[in-house]
Amino acid sequence: MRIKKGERTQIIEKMKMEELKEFLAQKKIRPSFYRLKIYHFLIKERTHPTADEIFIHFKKEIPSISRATIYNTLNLFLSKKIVQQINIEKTEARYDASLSWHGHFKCLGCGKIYDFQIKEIKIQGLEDFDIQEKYLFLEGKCPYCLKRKIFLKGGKNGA
Amino acid sequence: MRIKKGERTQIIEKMKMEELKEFLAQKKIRPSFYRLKIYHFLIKERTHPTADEIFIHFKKEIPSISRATIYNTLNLFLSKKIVQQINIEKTEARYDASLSWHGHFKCLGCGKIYDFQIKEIKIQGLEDFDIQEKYLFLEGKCPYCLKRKIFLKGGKNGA
DNA sequence: GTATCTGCAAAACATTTGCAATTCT
DNA sequence: AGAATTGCAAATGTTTTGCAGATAC
Repeated sequence: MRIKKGERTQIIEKMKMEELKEFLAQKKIRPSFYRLKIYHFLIKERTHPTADEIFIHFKKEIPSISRATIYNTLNLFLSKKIVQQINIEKTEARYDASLSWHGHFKCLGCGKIYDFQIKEIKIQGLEDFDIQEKYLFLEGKCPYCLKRKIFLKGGKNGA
Repeated sequence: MRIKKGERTQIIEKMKMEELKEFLAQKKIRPSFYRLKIYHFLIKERTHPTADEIFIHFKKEIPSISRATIYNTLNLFLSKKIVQQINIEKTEARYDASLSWHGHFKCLGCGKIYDFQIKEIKIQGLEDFDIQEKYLFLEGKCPYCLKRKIFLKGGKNGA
């Protein structure tokens, strides 16, 4: 299976569990029960969840699951470069299975993370630098919170 | 003292301690001993230090200083919007007294944070959003590390 | 003299690690 | 059996907090 970079996300979304298994194996990740579950969750729900949100999600279904497993799995995915870490919040990391070059917007009203397209970035001063990774994070209010006039008072995260 | 946004940084750099005192007072921050010290350090050394680096720096000079004071002071500065927090590393926050719109580049070889100018950013998909904050973080190798062929193996931070 | 500021130690929180138990091939 | 995966509890590292003592206006 050869996939062009831009299309990877959409293609993965259409995959069934069996296909995910193949995908992980191909990336030299043994497709264990939790790895499949967690990766599937990341590509299906595109909510950029935190490790703890993933833990809570599966805790209901599988009460024996441990946080260490979530972290181990996510770190494995990061090292194999099939997910990216989003450090838009200083408190906890979020995870995104979409690898394409895009930005993240955090709504300070509801806390939701939105993806957006980056058309162009012009910078100056790094002419002799080797740039390997790029992160663009924006914060503000999403249209729903603007309408509903939900404003965050003093806290750190929306909820 | 009225300062145009773009020039603020340069002007602050030329200030002497007495002027800093005025500046803090004007921002409704009582210019205590440590607040002056820490703010002066941030604008003089433009190294984007972590809270702990600031702590270590002053520990030599004033051994009685405590980490809580550093954090209290930095959080006060953040709430009064005279410094910005740089969350380019997931491990610990860095602090920058330059408030102008600019990006941060982290060298994966030596760990140094470089500022750079942002000329233009074109995005799509946030037409109805209210954007309040913008952060652009890049990672890679700085020219010195490229020359010296210092490469980071597995660790998280350069040193 | 009353507010604020500072230092200390403990707490809180996200994440990592060591190790034993389990699972997979 | 042997290797990899998982769960638990403890450890780690950063940041926050409660409170007592010091300092400033």
